[in-house]
Amino acid sequence: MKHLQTLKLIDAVNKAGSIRKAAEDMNITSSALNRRILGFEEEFGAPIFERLHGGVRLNPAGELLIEHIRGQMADLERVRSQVADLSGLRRGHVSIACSQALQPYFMPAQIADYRAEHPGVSFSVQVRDREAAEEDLRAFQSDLALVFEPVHLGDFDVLLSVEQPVFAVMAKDHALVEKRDLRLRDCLGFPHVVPPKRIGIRFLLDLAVSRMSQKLEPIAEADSFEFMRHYVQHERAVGFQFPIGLNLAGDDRLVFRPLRKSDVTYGNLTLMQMKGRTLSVASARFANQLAATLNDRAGVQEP
Amino acid sequence: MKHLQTLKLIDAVNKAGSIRKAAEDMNITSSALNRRILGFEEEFGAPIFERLHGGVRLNPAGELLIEHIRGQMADLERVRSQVADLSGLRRGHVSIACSQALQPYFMPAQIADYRAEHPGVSFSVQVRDREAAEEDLRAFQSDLALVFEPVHLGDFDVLLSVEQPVFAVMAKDHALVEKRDLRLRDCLGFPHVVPPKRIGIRFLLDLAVSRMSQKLEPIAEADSFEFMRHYVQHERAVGFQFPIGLNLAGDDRLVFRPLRKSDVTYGNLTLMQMKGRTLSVASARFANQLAATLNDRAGVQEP
DNA sequence: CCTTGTGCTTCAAATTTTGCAGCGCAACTG
DNA sequence: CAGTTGCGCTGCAAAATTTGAAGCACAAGG
Repeated sequence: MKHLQTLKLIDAVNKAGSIRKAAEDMNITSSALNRRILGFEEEFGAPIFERLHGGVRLNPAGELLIEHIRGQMADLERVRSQVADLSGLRRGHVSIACSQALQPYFMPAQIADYRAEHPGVSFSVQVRDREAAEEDLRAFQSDLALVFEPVHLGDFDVLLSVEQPVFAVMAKDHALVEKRDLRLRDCLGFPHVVPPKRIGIRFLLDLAVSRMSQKLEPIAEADSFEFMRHYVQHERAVGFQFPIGLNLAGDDRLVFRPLRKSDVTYGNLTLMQMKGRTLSVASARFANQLAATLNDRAGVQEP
Repeated sequence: MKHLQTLKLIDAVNKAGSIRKAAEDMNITSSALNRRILGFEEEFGAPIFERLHGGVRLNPAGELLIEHIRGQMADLERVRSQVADLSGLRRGHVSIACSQALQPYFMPAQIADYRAEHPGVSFSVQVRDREAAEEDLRAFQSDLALVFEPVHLGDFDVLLSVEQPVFAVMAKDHALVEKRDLRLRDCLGFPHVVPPKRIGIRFLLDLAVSRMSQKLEPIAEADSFEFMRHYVQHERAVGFQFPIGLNLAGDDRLVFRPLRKSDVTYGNLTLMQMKGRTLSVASARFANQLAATLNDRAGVQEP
């Protein structure tokens, strides 16, 4: 809080017992701090520190003042706390519809982060494909939607959109693991598992093969990424997933390899809300957090 | 005081109702003021103004904040006053809201007495009915309030409360002058002048007549006791006033007679301050003086 | 007598704040 | 329905303020 800076500095000087020490504590120069003290004493109308050899000490006026300062800070905290309560930052509920890929790692971590700061806020997380998520927004059944490749962008406010490459998922001992630069064509040469058409990643795959001579010939079409991840360990098959749904840090049975952007267009992970709607404080904040995290990550994840 | 500048500006915006008007009042540009407000809201963590067509208004968070601001400024003043006191300067300012009845005799005498000892202290005296006086205390616009029959006692600290009988006021040659033991019923038989409902004495009169068969049928309802005192010299009417507002020692045109306590309840002249607030040295001393004087007088004035 | 640590000062550089002008918006007004 | 008014807000350059680096005088301790 800026307007309390001088008061905080006075407090620091009081605690440190000398201006130079306090200056170090507060990461400013002693000259700057000294001048702030002098300036304050001037406008206050009386000195508040006794200068003695080896440091300073509060004089009676300073004692009176420091008490005021502490009371003031405490009272401001009280006000902020009350405001936080009444603005619904602390209490509230966030309802979000999001892709399956976000369920294992991303959403749990995000929600835990948020709740660490605001334990009074509760969450509903709905797994929805892109079309269903939009329906949820329209019906006001979810405040937010975070999905890949949304369908009807026009009806919603896009809070953020980041690109995610499509990754091939395979067993650790798969033949393709050796390839540095993985092409879609290579994958399709092996048995592959893909999601149904309503899922964003399938949309991108369909788009990709439509530009190629080859065709998608899945040995299995499955709703569940979980199914896919386990299946590729049984048969030497290939699956597909966005990195946000993968534990890139390390998986002892699976290997993930990004596909070229020129082969398969990057997916757009998009955070949306109903057009023009004003979200609750908790939802808005959570949306901000998501946006910040995704923006930070965007650069890192690009292969 | 520099570190309070932003807070003062917020207060100004609140009072003016628009940023541009407030900017003019405070002699800065609206753009500068606007950015300070925005900056403050950001570091505060929540908006404090609602923006509406034609201006701004405090939102609930802002209301909370403005109360904090006022308390803070008042408290800083107190600290400065205490500091001035311990440095032997004995300067200061006392701001008091009080009933009209105290204006002609009581307050001037009290203030003159105080200033005889402490010539460095200045005064603001606000004429306020009982409700308005309490508003002043709440807004930290007055340090003290001295009024009859306060309304919301719970919100304030009562420093003193003394009873005052209601007196009838009439011309020296009025028929009622002869009566030793004056009843309210007698007065109501004559044309009478009463104050409006927000004034304490009217409250007592209304209470009294509600227990009687007779009714209050004032020929004039007037804000000003001055008006009443002069009017009763023109028509043979009766007015009402507390003794503290009368020159009991002698008036060559008017006569004052107390009404029975059983007819009209005594009024409570009450000295109050904002609950929990620590007053400046000057205000606290002046309050002490008032309390002492009123306590001394209490016995004397009872009829 | 020198070293150490203090508060304080000087002056240019860095940072912040301000004023000006103008934009877009909503509500009046003729 | 065009025109005006008053509002909050913003980009940008100028002005004002604050800062940092260096150094001074002073007092205490070895």
